[in-house]
Amino acid sequence: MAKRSQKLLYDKQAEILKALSHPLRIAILDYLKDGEQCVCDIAKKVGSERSNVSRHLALMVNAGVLSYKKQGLKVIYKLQMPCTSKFFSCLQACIKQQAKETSKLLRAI
Amino acid sequence: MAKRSQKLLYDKQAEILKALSHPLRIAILDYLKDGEQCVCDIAKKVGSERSNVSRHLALMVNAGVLSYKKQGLKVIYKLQMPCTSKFFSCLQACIKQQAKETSKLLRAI
DNA sequence: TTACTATATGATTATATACTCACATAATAA
DNA sequence: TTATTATGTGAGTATATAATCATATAGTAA
Repeated sequence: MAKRSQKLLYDKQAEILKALSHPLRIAILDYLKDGEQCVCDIAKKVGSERSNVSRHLALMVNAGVLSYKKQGLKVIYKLQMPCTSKFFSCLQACIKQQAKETSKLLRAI
Repeated sequence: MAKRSQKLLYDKQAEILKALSHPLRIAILDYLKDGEQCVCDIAKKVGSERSNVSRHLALMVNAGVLSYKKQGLKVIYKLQMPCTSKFFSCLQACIKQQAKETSKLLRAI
């Protein structure tokens, strides 16, 4: 691959990962994996101010991770990247393995 | 899962994702997937100051993504999370799909 | 010992991020 | 029309992040 497009790919990957790397946003994504929801319910679920949640949602829409539609007064957000859940399963498997290594280490002390 | 440990899991996931979400760090990980390397060579490869690279490496070690060993004057870094490469393949597949959707949209205009 | 090399770190600066509060906008109902 | 509700956004603040330069540390060789 050309150096230039390699750089662009790194930037794009970083952009998406950045959009995913916040506890609140991960909680939102975890909630949305079971179906689309309005800002109101999302805020209630994750336990944060609506205005704050609204900003996090906008950020993820910008990165292409979420999409939304208006429905009367409400705005409904849903997962846009189809592989999001596979992605998080992979991450969780990594964490599980990390934890195993750590406990193995602890037992060896 | 208990709410408390759920929160901890979100935090841990965010910590790891954050450690991965920078173009330079992604370039480093991409280089290291072919084998361990010293700071010197990593810096040359990714085209950044050694001191800067050193900080990015330390950050990833803290998150458990990398590990290192000393070898004479050099410090050798290598991938610690075995699933890192699978993880990035998944991400790249997502990006590819996003790009396809975009170009489909463009053709429709 | 001194000189050289690889790496790490303190200090500084610039920029980005997250959160809160107040207010603006837009859809709906009375 | 006015009132109510859901959402978004501007302003301000606090904190985090990234990069650079100078300096410190530690291993090696002469």
